[in-house]
Amino acid sequence: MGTSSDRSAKSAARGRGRRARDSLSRAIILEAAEKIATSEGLESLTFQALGKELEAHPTSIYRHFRDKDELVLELIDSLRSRSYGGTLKKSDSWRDDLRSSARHIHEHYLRYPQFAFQMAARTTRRPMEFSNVEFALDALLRAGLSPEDAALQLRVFGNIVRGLSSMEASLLALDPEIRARDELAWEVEYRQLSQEEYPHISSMAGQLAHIGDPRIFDLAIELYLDAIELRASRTRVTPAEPEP
Amino acid sequence: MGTSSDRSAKSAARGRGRRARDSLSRAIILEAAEKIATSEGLESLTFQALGKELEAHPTSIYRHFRDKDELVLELIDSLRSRSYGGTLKKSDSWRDDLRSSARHIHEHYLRYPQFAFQMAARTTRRPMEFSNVEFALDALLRAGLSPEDAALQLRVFGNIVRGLSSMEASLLALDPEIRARDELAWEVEYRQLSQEEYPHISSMAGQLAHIGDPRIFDLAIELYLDAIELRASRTRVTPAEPEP
DNA sequence: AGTCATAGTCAACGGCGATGACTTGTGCTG
DNA sequence: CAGCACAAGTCATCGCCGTTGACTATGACT
Repeated sequence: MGTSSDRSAKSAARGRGRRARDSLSRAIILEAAEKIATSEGLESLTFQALGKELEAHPTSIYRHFRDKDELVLELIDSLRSRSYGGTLKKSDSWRDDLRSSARHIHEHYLRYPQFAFQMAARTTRRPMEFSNVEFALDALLRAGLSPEDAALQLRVFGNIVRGLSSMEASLLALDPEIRARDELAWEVEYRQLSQEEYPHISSMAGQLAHIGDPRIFDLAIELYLDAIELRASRTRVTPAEPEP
Repeated sequence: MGTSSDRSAKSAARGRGRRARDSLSRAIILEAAEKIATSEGLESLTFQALGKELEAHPTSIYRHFRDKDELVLELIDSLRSRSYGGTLKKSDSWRDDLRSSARHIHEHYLRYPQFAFQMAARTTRRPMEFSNVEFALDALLRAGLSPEDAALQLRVFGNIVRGLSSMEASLLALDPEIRARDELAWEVEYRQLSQEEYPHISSMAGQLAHIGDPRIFDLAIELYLDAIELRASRTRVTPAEPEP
């Protein structure tokens, strides 16, 4: 086998020899990482894939990131700050405001389904998060809730939005083959259940919405807004009356 | 190196030679898997760990499960069926039924936070799931929804319950140190924001509930039930009128 | 021109899920 | 009751992953 030509052969296969000395940086690596993660999926974001994308040796990345976890966290943060660029503008309808706030978050989660799970649970305490909280709080107060109620409903609202979004996103992030198998189960196996044991399922099998049905999120938000309106109107007459 | 003693040496290290012929089964493997997953975490559930726990060769498991995915799905379902027992009994109040169904699921997710993520997204198509669906569907119909509405609301309800539960669970599953830091942020950093930029936050900082506040889930469910009741009462007069 | 920290490279390690060839035991059949 | 077939357990091995430590070229600064 070639001895002196080894290097040039490998270089040719990769385009050029070793990369220029300061041609890598966190920013450049993150850019390549985003490209891979959004097109091939987060599970395809490996050091090998990064190396190929960058035309660099896979382990070069360790000169810029301690480990893969650090890389992924930083990637998430960079995606978020880019996605939340434009800020929310207050309208004269608290319903519209809460709804658009919810859709904003939902949209972001669905844009990067691979990361939804991490995004939902972590507090980032950055300006973007602060202003989102302030915005929603203001809308809840305008809805007619007392400050105490609003403080609690802020969490309810946020958890519903993030929970629904991350769940929907995690469906999108599933391996397509697995997802196809699961979806088929709903459509086929559910129709074959016995009428005696599962009368409702078997009579309505054809109408059951798919778990990832896009109507679900919007509908859930409308229901929530309805409920808030109802609570607020009740509170104006008598104090809150939580269920047992 | 030993030639004829190789086997006995390895046997000694593992206790005994090869396992008796029918000493493995799906049930036995699942039992070991649950033990590992609940004590060491889901990421520690590997074939090697299973092999050590069972005192069997790691690949023996492939005789009983096609691949790891099948094993995990079955594990999730076995946990679920144990957790849900036979406890769902229909009452004369659809609200009570939906609420107890929601709390069942919520409780289950919090009991096994490691699995919450997988549980929320995956369909396991096993008997326990079927009966849950049938139960909820029945309650929604009794609430007064039309079959079409009920078919859709089944998903809304399920997604809200699972989304909220898995988000709460994923908080529990977070690295304790990270969680402590995030919680501290709400209690400290949020109080120090400027009054001009974030008037509501700074005036209500003391009352803001914690993201993991246990009241949130119950409150969200009550709001949902209120909203369903409202929809049902409207529908009885005029057909459904979804928001734009 | 010489030096030296450092960015990029490389081979190797251990752990992972998975495969296919093998061995061993059990029970069935002639 | 011999021996055969087949299923259950085992093993070597594959390819991929993240990570490490030794190396080597680079290029900025004396």
